[in-house]
Amino acid sequence: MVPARDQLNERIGKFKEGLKRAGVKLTHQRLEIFREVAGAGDHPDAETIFRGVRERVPTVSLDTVYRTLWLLVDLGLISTLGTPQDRVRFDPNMKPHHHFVCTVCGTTMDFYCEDFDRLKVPEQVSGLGMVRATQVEVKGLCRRCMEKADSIESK
Amino acid sequence: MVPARDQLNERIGKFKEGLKRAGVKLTHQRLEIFREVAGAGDHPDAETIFRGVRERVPTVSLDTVYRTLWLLVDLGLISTLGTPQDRVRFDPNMKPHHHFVCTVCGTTMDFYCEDFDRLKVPEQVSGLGMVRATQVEVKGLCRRCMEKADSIESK
DNA sequence: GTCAATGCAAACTCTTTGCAATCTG
DNA sequence: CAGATTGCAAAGAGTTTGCATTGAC
Repeated sequence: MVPARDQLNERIGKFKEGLKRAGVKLTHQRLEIFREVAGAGDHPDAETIFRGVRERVPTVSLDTVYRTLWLLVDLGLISTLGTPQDRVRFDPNMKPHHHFVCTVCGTTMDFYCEDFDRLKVPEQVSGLGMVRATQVEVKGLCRRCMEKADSIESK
Repeated sequence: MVPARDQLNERIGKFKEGLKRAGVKLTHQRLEIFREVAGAGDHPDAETIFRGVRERVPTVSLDTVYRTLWLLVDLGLISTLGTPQDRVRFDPNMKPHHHFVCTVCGTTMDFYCEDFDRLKVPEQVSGLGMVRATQVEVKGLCRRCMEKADSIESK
């Protein structure tokens, strides 16, 4: 699952370009933090990234890691898993259903679709583990955030 | 999005049955906490549930809400959004891809499937907001957790 | 040289835990 | 009535912030 060398280099190229375009400084720490995320096969948390980076840059601090990661998210160079992950949220709906997730505010709404309930999972996935259920996550902008965005633009 | 009265009653029935089957006591607090989650149209967090319950049971404490919610998750009466939500995790992969999520340990692995990249979202979803992308989340048991489960069973 | 970025430490938020008092079955 | 459950308060994670120092452009 670890990305190939050329894929890693491609990501690093986009990273440098992204920083430059945003007029943001390319520091040693930022490069190493990005290298750590981009080179990871799984989806590491801040602490894990911190530990990895610290082996190469012993003076790096955890808050810089956090600041950098959120900067990268803002610049669209990486993303976070799930919603703009805040806190644990609970779902009382135990029937098969799917989610519409607003990428701005994190609001998640259920919807039903029988076709989605029985998607055929590609073969390669069987190698990853035992499949129990599939759920489709539709990402987008909810109505409220759309209206908010409109009103800002029209100003 | 708020569940209809009969759906709510159905959920409460299952809740009482679930508690009894698990040999767990049905307390006033548990009932009201469940009623609050089950009656919510969105996916509330613990704090929101707490505020709602407190209007009816002013002495309820936030820790009881947490304990009850996790109990309900353990009993399979509700679920949590996303992974067994721990901390923020980052994803360097900005190409269209899908996730295999282990419901036990939370490990999330990428996989690619062009069919999944262009799923037709049902019409009802357009009412919820503007769709940007769809991502399939396949839930199951990863290999490591499967092996672990096997070794426990065979003891 | 200037201003953004870092490291430190301290604050903050969300969540969990230990324990005596309380309530359910 | 016994043992699970609660409420309180305090601790514990994970994450964020203010500020003086450092370093990129």
